[in-house]
Amino acid sequence: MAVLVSNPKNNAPDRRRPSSVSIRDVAKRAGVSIATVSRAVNRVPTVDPELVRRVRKAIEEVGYLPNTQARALVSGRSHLLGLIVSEITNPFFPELVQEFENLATAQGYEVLIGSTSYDPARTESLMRRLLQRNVDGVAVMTFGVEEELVKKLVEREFPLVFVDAGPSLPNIHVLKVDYAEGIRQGVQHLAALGHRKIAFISGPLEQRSPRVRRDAFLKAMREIGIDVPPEHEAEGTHTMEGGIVAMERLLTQDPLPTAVMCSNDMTAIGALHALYRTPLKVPRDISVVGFDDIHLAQFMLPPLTTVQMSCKSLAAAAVEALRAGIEPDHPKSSQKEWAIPTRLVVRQSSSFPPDSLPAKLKEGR
Amino acid sequence: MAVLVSNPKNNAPDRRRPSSVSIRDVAKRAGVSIATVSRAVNRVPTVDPELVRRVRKAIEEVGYLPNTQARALVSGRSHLLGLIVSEITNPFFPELVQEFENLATAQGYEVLIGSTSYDPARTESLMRRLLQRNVDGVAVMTFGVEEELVKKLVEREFPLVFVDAGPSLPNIHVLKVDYAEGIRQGVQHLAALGHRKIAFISGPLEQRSPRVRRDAFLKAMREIGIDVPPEHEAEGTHTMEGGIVAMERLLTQDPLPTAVMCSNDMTAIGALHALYRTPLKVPRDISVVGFDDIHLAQFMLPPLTTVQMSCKSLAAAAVEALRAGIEPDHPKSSQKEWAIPTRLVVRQSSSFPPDSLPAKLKEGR
DNA sequence: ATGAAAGCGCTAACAC
DNA sequence: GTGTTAGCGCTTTCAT
Repeated sequence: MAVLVSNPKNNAPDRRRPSSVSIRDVAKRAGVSIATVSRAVNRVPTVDPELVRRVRKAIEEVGYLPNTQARALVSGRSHLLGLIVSEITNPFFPELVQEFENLATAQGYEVLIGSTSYDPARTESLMRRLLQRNVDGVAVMTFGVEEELVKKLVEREFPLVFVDAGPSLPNIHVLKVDYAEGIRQGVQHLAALGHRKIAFISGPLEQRSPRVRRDAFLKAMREIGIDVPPEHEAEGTHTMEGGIVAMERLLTQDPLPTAVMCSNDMTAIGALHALYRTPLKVPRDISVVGFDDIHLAQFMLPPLTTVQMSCKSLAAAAVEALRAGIEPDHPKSSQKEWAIPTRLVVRQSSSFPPDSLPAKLKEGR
Repeated sequence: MAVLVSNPKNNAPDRRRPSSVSIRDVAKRAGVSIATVSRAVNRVPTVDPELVRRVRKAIEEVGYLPNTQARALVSGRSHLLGLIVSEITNPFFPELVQEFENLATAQGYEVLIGSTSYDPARTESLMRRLLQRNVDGVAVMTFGVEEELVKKLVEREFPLVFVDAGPSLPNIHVLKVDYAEGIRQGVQHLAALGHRKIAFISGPLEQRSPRVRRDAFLKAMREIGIDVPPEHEAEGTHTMEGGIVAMERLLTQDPLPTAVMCSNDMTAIGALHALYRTPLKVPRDISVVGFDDIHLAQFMLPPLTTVQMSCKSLAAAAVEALRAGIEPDHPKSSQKEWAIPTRLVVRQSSSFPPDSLPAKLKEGR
């Protein structure tokens, strides 16, 4: 069983990997043409079943694996999907990546992943590399993609999906997260418990998505007739560290808020940590609400009340949107906007404000 | 500026993406042959600088991006690296992925990622797909790869890296994590504080790596003359949930351990959670030590004492090992084993055992 | 139903 | 120093 055949031409070391068996080896072995092998592999129905059998056997014997690159080269489709996230170490993203990958591979795609660390230059180069790899489409779950490049791609009808509308170009697939509804539910939950002094820890406000969340919060507060004083708005970084710092800042305010909504769960977790170091108890003295509902949220102490943004929906919509743009006869090829639902998940980090009537009643029992 | 050229042959819709500009377009525009363009792009030194300039200009004008697939097809190298992890939602892995990706892209490689969820069938199919994609090498950071396949690949000299030695085959690159040293340091740290009743929460013992860690623990205990009673060994799952359950089981034992070492940080975090729900205080009544030193560890309450396994070293060694196997004149192409150091990071989840002499002295002051 | 041959975009001999 | 050409492994006409 000669696995390696030495280079016939000269004795210089062959730099290439011992080229794995090709379609020709199978054809030879099965005593058919390479075209027949190709057809058999691709299940073209008109092939003689007997030949199919022989081909299958030969494939088995020589251990043939079709070369995707060659396939892609001729078919023009790579069955590769690009997935750009901002920061894979932010626990929200692995969950998203996992879902995305599951769905994509189930559809016969492979996923080329890249994280940008919020760096536009990296994002840019990443995009270029993905294009050179001939990805069939890209899901952009971050920001800072140069508008020019996007415009060109859109013109070429290159399938692209953004979250929360990146560049406001027509003809782009957009995953519209329903921040308004989720955050409104959070605010109303707190208000219903009796909170009026509700603070907000935002994400980095130079980014679009954190701004949208902040605005949704302010709007929800206005709806119930509460003005948020500026000292009850703190800017975080969407990390635990940022949450700690922002919470500490809020703790120096007078009056103290009785509840804090956070722009994402990592921030909320940071806030919980900051509070643990004070005499204040959550939720007795102060309530904390997060956003995202990452896996970790339910394991916090106390388990975090948070607004769930469905990872599954996000990933599913992203994959579907890309397929709609890639596959010519996909049913939803004209749909451009995809709604991502959000909903409040009440756990134990939120309760009545201190000294509130219901709380006293409760204690009185 | 005609971006789209309609199909000349018939009026059926062209299924292929409007083929992005190719090397021929550049050649035409620059008035040179495609070979010259290729040479210019690949910085072959013998090209007339003037022509290089013209080619560059043409590339700019037509927006040319070399097609990696075609390149890979002819050069036999895809500049793709496969990275197989078991569970991307386990916080240890994103950190690893991030590092790996950074290093790989810095070297001109792209990363094709896959997570197996510990499912051998998935691992198998993932491996196949990676091979079909012609990845130049694969780093396997999980287990359950069919030995047969691995054997075949090794015979073909396909670059493969395993952690902790997967199949015990010769001629495989292995990342040897120094569990013994790290865990010994952990045990000695606890013993030095006065602990004798040290329990261990392992990972799922049907997997290799958890077994190795458990054995390292038992060995370290034996070294200091302590026998670990079976009721002080609990099997976890390397998840928070598993840590909680295992810790609860340990809490029913008599005598209670005064310290618990955990097979990974997620387990330790679970253990902390279980303890928070009891009157026992960490580290006053019981010490907890983790393993991995994930980012989260330092943010626990109290911050987790843990054995650091350097993510950076792991990723760096993996990339280097693969490159050694891929690139013909890589300096370390003969090195087969790569040592991954570990070291104890003492934080605040470990202290004297309750009622120990030093603790009493301390209180007495 | 099957095979021969063209060609996907590129690199690397080989000529000039 | 530059152009011509033969493939890389595959799919897909086009004959047969």
